[in-house]
Amino acid sequence: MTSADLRVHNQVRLLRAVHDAEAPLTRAGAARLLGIGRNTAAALVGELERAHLVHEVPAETAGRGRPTTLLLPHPSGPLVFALDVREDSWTLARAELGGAREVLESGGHDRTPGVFAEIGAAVERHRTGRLAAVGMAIAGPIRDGRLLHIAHLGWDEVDLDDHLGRDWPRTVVDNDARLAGLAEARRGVLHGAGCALHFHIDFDIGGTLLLDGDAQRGAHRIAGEFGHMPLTGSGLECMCGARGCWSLDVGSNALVRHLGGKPGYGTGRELAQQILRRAEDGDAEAGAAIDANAAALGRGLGALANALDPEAISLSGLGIDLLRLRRDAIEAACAEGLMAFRRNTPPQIIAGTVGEQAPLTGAAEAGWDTILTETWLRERL
Amino acid sequence: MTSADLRVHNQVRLLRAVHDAEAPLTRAGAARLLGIGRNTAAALVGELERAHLVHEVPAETAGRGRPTTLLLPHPSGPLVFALDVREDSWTLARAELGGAREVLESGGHDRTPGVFAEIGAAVERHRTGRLAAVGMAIAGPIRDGRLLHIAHLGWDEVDLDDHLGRDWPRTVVDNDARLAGLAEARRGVLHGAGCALHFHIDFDIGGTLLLDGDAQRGAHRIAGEFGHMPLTGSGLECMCGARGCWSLDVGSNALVRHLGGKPGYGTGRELAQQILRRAEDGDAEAGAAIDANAAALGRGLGALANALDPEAISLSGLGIDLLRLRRDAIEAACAEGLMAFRRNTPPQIIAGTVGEQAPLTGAAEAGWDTILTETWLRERL
DNA sequence: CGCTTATGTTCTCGTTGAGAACATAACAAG
DNA sequence: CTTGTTATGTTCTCAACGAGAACATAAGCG
Repeated sequence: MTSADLRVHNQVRLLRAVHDAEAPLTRAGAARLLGIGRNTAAALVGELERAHLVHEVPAETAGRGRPTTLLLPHPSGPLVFALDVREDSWTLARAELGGAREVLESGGHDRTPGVFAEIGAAVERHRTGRLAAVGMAIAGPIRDGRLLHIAHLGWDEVDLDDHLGRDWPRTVVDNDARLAGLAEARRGVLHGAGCALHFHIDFDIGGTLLLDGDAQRGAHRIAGEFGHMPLTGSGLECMCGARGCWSLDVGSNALVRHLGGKPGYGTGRELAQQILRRAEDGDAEAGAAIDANAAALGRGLGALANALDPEAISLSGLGIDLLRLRRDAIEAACAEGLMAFRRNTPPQIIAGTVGEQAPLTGAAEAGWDTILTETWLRERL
Repeated sequence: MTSADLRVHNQVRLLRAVHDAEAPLTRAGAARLLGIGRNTAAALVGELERAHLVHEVPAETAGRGRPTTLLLPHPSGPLVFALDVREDSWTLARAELGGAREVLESGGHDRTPGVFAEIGAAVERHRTGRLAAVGMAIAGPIRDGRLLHIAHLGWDEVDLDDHLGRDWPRTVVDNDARLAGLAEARRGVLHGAGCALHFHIDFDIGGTLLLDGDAQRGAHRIAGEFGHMPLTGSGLECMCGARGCWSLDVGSNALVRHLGGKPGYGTGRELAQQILRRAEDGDAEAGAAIDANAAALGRGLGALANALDPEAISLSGLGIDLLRLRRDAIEAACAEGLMAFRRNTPPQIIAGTVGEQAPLTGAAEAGWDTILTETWLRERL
């Protein structure tokens, strides 16, 4: 590490602070935050302004003292595109430094990988010189960020390199549940947590381990298939090829199955919503299905807490409904699955706050993560 | 980050390189390794030598070129004490920079926390001014590095602060299985792995997730109780208070139980060894017990691989025997538990190479980790 | 014995962030 | 309206850092 690296290092820290700040940072505030002098901050910011990365505007004066400036994303600075590709639809948004986001376009698709050509055309329509990176969330495991394995779409080992044209911008592709967790860690309820878990419950369960605000990816970037651990003692065979998976007992497929329906992917989601509504209206049969789901959910969470010791566990998707309707049952089942000595300090189980667009938010963050690095900044300056 | 920090930063990198090197590093080699100039290396090393952290001795000349020096631990430099505290015995060793280790003393104990006074006396006997930190491995979960919960010793919530005298040196306490994993990651078969798992199989299973060579501890430093996840569908109640734990089907207790014995802690270990020998001698009943253990082990590993996507999984303790006797069964069960699309690239399952003293080795590493930091070095210089 | 090779040593240089002194723009109090 | 207070911006000096070049040195090789 040389002394030239030092400058870049501090500039990345500064950019990261600007990006992560909840409210726009002032230059003086940033200096305090990073523990650097006002003079140094001026120099660093000046260089970043000249590189069109941040833009200084006079700040509203607040109390005494000489007015300072606000550090805002530069109007002609880099942009990140965020994509959320689901089973039958996709959404394209642009995200500025700092997280401000605007949806650009969205569409449906025919459940073939042909959708990527469509998406590529959309990206191309909105592409400008400002585009620096693309983050893409996809509902399924993606090995090495390239090979899609989405059983229920019949995508066996779809190679993204075959479908993303040669002139695609720099792109990082990741699993949607993982990115939803990343979103909670960066801009949601897991903010500041050193060790946390997030689970997105839809047809089945996907999730991620979050350490110091970063989503763990594993060796082949396919970590997070917590739903495919046999945590609930079910003997059923799972679509994934294994047996007894947790997802067989939690999620909309499990709800449908519990009511004697035939679980599928796509149709199951609306059915599950119906079951939820029936349960809220007091239907006993639907209520029992929800009960079973909640118990299985809690059971699995307890087991995972034993292994990974998170300080908090956040849920999204159907998990939020389950938490609203059956928090006590979930917590009780979780406590039962915890080792006895841990039961007096169980992990908090909390509803995610980022909302429906969590994968999109996470995709944007993942995109920015590829940019807010020393190597990127070094060539940009 | 200031420019003075830069010097310390590079010096820590240098020390770390010296500590981690398999064979003693030469000064020129270290410069190449860190990507710094020979002049800079000379300055850094000179300062470290003056601080009695490394010692330069002329290196054997190897081929052409001006002879260089070897970077060795300084004869009056800091030392780390490593402790391994088991159910009925303890071992104290001293470890030098670079990993060289010498056992100083060991003893039995009466299964009460009184052992810590004994150990403290031993530490005091060997303590010199060179002692910089102590790493301690304990066979059980330790919340916040302080509160011991070891059910089978009847230690419910033993507070180490009550048993480690006021004048104890700076100490880091950690779980033995986790430290065994750390040892494999630093000086064993997991060296260089970005994402790996290690499991120590004894009475039950403990383990750790290793990311970039560091053992993950969780929010309360009690992560790693993988053995207390219900991965095998057992309905039995576990001593830990939960139900269906993996450890009920894997480990020496499980072996004993499979043969109709009454599992206990302590006695079970020898019984398990007997069973192993009988199985090796062709005893069918013992063989079946081993079969069951192997199948349950593999089943759990597959599930965990789905969730955490390790590039390798190493085993120690009884795991090494199981791997020797039933590798195929373990791998087959693991594959069955893997999601189908992952079966063509399963995680490697490998025997640990650090051996019996892995917890001690890991304890030493953990001790050194508290020292090889910028803050420690800053005040040392 | 001279050539090659790898390393140690010395010196200069550009860059970095710290720190102090001063300038400036708001507010507050009389 | 003036003066003092406060927080920040700006400028300049300075010590320290690592890079790089030039040179010195100690080995092996032919």
